Amino acid sequence: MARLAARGHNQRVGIQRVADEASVSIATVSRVVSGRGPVNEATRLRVQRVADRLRYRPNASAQSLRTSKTMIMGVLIPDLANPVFVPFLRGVQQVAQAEGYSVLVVDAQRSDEVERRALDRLTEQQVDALVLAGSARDPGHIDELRRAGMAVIDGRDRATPSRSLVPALERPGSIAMCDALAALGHRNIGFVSRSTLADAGRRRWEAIRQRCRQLDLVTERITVNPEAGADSVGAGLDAFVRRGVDPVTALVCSTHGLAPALLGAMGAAGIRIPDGCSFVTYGDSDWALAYRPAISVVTMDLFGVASTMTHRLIAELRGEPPGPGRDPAPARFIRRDSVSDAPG
Amino acid sequence: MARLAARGHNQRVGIQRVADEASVSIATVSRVVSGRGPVNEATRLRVQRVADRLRYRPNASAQSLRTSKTMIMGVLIPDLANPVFVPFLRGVQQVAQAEGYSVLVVDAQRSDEVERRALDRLTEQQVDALVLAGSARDPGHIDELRRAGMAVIDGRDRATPSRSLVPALERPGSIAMCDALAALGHRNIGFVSRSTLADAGRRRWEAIRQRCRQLDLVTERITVNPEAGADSVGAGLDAFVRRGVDPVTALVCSTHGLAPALLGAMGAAGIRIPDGCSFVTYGDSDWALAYRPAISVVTMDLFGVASTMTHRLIAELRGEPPGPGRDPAPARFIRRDSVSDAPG
DNA sequence: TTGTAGGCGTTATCAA
DNA sequence: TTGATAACGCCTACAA
Repeated sequence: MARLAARGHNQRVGIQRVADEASVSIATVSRVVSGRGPVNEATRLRVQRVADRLRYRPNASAQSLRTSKTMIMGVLIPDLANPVFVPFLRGVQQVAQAEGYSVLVVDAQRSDEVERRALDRLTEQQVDALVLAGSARDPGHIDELRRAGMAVIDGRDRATPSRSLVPALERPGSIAMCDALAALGHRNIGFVSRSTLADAGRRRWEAIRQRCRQLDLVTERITVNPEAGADSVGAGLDAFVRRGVDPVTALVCSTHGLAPALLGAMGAAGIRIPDGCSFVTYGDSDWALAYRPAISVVTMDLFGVASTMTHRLIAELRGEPPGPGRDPAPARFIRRDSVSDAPG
Repeated sequence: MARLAARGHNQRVGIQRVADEASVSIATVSRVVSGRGPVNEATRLRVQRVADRLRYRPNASAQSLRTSKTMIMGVLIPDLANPVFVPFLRGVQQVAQAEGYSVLVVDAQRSDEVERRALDRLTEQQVDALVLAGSARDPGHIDELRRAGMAVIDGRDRATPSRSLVPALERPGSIAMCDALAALGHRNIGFVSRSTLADAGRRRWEAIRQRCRQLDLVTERITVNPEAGADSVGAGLDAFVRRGVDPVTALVCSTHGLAPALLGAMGAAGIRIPDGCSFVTYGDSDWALAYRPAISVVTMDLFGVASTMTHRLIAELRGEPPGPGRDPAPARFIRRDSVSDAPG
C-alpha cells in the first residue's frame, strides 16, 4: 500500500540537490524557499516545483547557525503533574505553532536541580524566547538568561514590572469571593492548603486575608496532609467547622488539585455541603460542575492568558509593538450550590 | 542583589573564546567539553575551569549541523485539550530529560492540517525521534518519516508489529469490567460516547462488544451530544435505562472527559447511581474517587507506558538492545460504589 | 535577476 | 597529546 520509497536514495535532500535539479544556484533556491530577495517569477515557479517534488525541508540547525534564530521557544513548567498548567501550555503551544515557532517544553518537576539542568539545555538549544508558566525556582538564573539576551516573559506585565500579570488578574476573583461570602453572612473563613504553600497559594492567601480584614471577617489558615487519608483530613477539618465558638462556616481550597481530597474528607467526616459548611475552590473543571452539590469556584482563563503572553512575546521578538491585544479577562467568582447562607 | 553582568561583553561565549583564554586550540576544548578523545589531565582541568568560569555552553545548532544529531525528540499529541495525554507527556518528558534529550511538543489540535504542518516542522528541526501519544491522523505521513530514517515509536510493540501496545494493555481492563458486570447480573450494557468515536473509543467498544458476546450479554451503543445540555443528554440516557423491556442496567462511559457531563445529565434526569443504573468510565482521577458514589473505572498507567516507550526509543537511538525493562502493567478494572447488583 | 564565496560554531580526520 | 583544517547546510553581501 505504501508508495515505493523515492528513488532508493535515502539521503536527506538538501538545498544543493534542489539547485541541481532545477539548474540554478543554491542562492536562488534559498531566495525562493525563504521568500526573501528578488527572483524571476518563472524561476521561482520552477524551483518551487522541484522543491515540492523532492519534499525539500530546510535544515533548521543550519538556518539557526547562520541566522542565530532557532524559531524555538521554551516553556518552563514548574510541575507538569499539576493540571492547571495544561491550559496554559495549550495556549502557548497554539499561538507559537500558528506563528511558526516550535515549543520546547521543560518540566521542572518541583526540583531546583531539574530546573537548572533544563534551563541550561534551553540555552544550549539557543531558544529564541522563554515563557515561564509560573515562578521559576531560581529567579537569578532567569535574570542571567535575560542578560544574555533571551526574551523572557514570566507573567509580569512589562507596563507595570513590579506586579505580576497572573496574580493581578486573579486578585479580583478572590475579592469577589470574599465579598460574596460576606454578603451571605459568613464571618469565619478557612483557607485550606497543604502545609507548604506554593507561590500561587501564598498570593491567594494574602489576597483573601487582606480583603477579609477590610470586610471585618476572620480568616484562618488550615493545613492538611492528603497523604494521611480521608479520615485524618476530615478530622482536621472537623475541628474548625464543628467547634463550639465561632466555627468556620466556609472553606476555601487553595488549589484545584486539592479539592477532591477535601471533598472526600468532608464526606468521611460527615460534613455536609453547604449546610454544614460552604465550599469554594480555586480553578474550575467539569467535575467541579458535575459534583453534587456543584462546587463554587474562583477561576481564570489561563489559556487566554498564555495566548496573550505568547502573542506579545512574539511581537517583541519581531521588534513589533505589543499589538492591540488587550489584557485577558480577570478571574471571576462563580457561585454554585456549594455556597449558601451562613448558618445562624 | 544580582552580580554584575560579566565583563560587559554580552557576546555569547563560543569555543574560540574558551580556547583563547585557556591557550589551547579549539580542537582541544572540543575534546574536553565533549569528553571524546584523549586529553592530558592537566590541560583538561585547565580548560574545564576556563569553560566553567566563562559559562561556556556549546551551541546546539552547530553541534547538530556537524553531527546530525539534535538530541531532541518530538511528541505528537493528538489533542492537548484531552487530559489523558498529560500523564503520557509527563512520562516522555521525564525520561527524555533525564537522558539528555529535549522534548518538542506538538499539538495536532484534532486537525489534519495542523498535524501536517507540525510534522513538517519536526522534520525541519531534525528531531532524532518521534513519540506518538496516540494515532496520527495521517499514518502515511508517519511512514514517510520512518522511511526518511526517523526513529518513531507509536505504541506499536515492535515485537508484534501488528498489535498496538496501548490497546493490548487496555483490553484486559475492558474484559475484567465486562466479567465483573456479568457476575453482578447485568445483562444489558450501554456504551456511551459522542457520535464520532475516536480511535481509543473504537477499540474500547470493540473489546467490550466482543467480550460481552462471549458472556452472552447484550451491548448497545448510546451516542450523546454534551453540547446539547444536561437535560437533553439525560433524556437520551433515560430512554435506555428506564424503558420497559430489557432496560440497560449499566452505563460505560467511553472516555474520562465525557464522564462529568454524563453524571450531570443523569442527575438532571433523576437516574440514581447505582440503584437506577451502574456506571463505569474509562480513565481515573481524584474526582472520580471523590464523587458520591465513587465512580468505578477502567484505568491504566499511561505515565508508565510513556516512560517505557521512551526508554526503549532512546535505547534504539543509541543502538543498544531494548534493555531489561519489562512491559508496563495492563489496565485494571477498579470497582467502586457506582457499580452494584443489577436490579431484578 | 542570478551566481560566487565567506562564514556561523562544532566535530573529526590527519599530521605533527 | 595537540593543532590545523575540512566539512555540516544554509544565508547574504557582493559581484556579475
